[in-house]
Amino acid sequence: MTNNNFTDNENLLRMPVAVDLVVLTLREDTLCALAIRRGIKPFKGHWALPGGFVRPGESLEAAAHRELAEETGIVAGQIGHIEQLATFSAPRRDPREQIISVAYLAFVPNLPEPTAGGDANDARITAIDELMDESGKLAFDHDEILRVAIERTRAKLEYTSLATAFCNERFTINELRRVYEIVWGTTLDAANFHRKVTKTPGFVIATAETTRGDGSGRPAQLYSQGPAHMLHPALLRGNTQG
Amino acid sequence: MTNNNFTDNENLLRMPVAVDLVVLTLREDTLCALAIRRGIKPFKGHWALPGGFVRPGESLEAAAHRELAEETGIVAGQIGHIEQLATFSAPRRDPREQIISVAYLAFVPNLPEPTAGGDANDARITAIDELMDESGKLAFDHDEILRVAIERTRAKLEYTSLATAFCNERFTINELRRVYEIVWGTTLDAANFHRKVTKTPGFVIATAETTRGDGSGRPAQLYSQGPAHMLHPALLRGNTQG
DNA sequence: TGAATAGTGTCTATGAGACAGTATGTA
DNA sequence: TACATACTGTCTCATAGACACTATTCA
Repeated sequence: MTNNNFTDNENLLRMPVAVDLVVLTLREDTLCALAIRRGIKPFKGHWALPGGFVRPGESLEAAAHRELAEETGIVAGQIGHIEQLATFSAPRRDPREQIISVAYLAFVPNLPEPTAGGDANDARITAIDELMDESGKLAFDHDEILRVAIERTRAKLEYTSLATAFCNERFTINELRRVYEIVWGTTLDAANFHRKVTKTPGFVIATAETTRGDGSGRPAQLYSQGPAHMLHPALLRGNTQG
Repeated sequence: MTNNNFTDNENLLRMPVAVDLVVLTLREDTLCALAIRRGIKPFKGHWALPGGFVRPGESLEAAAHRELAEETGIVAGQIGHIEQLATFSAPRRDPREQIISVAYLAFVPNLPEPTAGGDANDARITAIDELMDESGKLAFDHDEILRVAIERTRAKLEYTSLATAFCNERFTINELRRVYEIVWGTTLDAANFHRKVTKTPGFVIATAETTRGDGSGRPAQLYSQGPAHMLHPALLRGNTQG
């Protein structure tokens, strides 16, 4: 199937196709991203987003999952949500040749310390504030990819139910509120948030369970993710403030 | 710069990189997309989205603009807005070999009848209802690309000021309202819409001009696009109904 | 009992939607 | 004047935000 109709066109540019992953999780009240230390050139020894090249016959989604498993040990079942973010292919973004990179954005609850593998010497969960505090900290144009990812994440929490992708299967309303507060960097009124979330159709479903009274305070109702993907009405930033 | 670090890796897949364009415009109260009739194999003679292959050293954006000009005669100055939509690269989306296609979404006001060129035998502005009424009408996976484009367009009108990208430089509030009505397929209350748009900071700017009294009715104030990109508050679908 | 966290009630301000009414042009 | 389209006023209802209050646990 390769090299049949195109062989007469010597001008046709073929590029290696990479997938890069922004894997976000919450850890100790901080929004964190998964970063690997590159074990191969170029940018060997630098921090970068996990990722790698697409193989023949492989879909982009499959490549994203494979690279994530290879470089960090995270498998599909641990991923709360994954979506295509954007595609980057500036002619000089890679010093070797023009490479097209399709970035994916994933949310993972309770990410365990990753185990490096593949082309990665090390894999760490790092606060995004630290990764973004100066440009050039990440290899290639991964600073830019991370920036776009955070922007998308903040926007999507407003009008989708994706905040639940950062939570375990069972979660309390206050845990869900912490997701919003951490991602947006705001504080929200707990009372109004509670009412809004439980009244938005399909957002969360109350289960029969509550948390164990763990030392002090009233046990909290446990909820699971509802069927809604889009929220009506949306949970807008700048509202529900405390 | 080509074939230096990679020549030792025989397994590295290189793909031709295409850009495909969904160019939307309003014509006779209908949302329309630009389609070309393919002049080359595969799918020769079929309708498709305009697009083509990225050339060496060319950015995706540059390739999008070049293909649009080559195949339809539309130049950058006529484009109201353009953004990256999504990337498609299913292994069998092209019968020749695996090709990665980065789709772009553009809004154009008052699109003139396009002039076919390049690899296109014909270029037409066609109602999206007609293009989407049966699957398989468009070549490759262009049905799917168009579907994603329309979905994105409808969503973006809600929370961005992009509706103005379908209008001329000077427009009336009622012309802007027609954009929403046509794209969403709804009717909106003219009075409430007027108030909402003019009160949303940065959406539109009143000019000193009005329309000429063209036969009947009070002349309308002319507005130009404001500096805002995101709307606060948003113009939600299902509201402002008449 | 008090401390702590979960959850409800309720007041106020704002904005959406319905629709009546006013303004300004042409014939 | 009649008519058509542009625009404003105003009423009602829903929701956001503030914050006081009640509920349920543990020590």
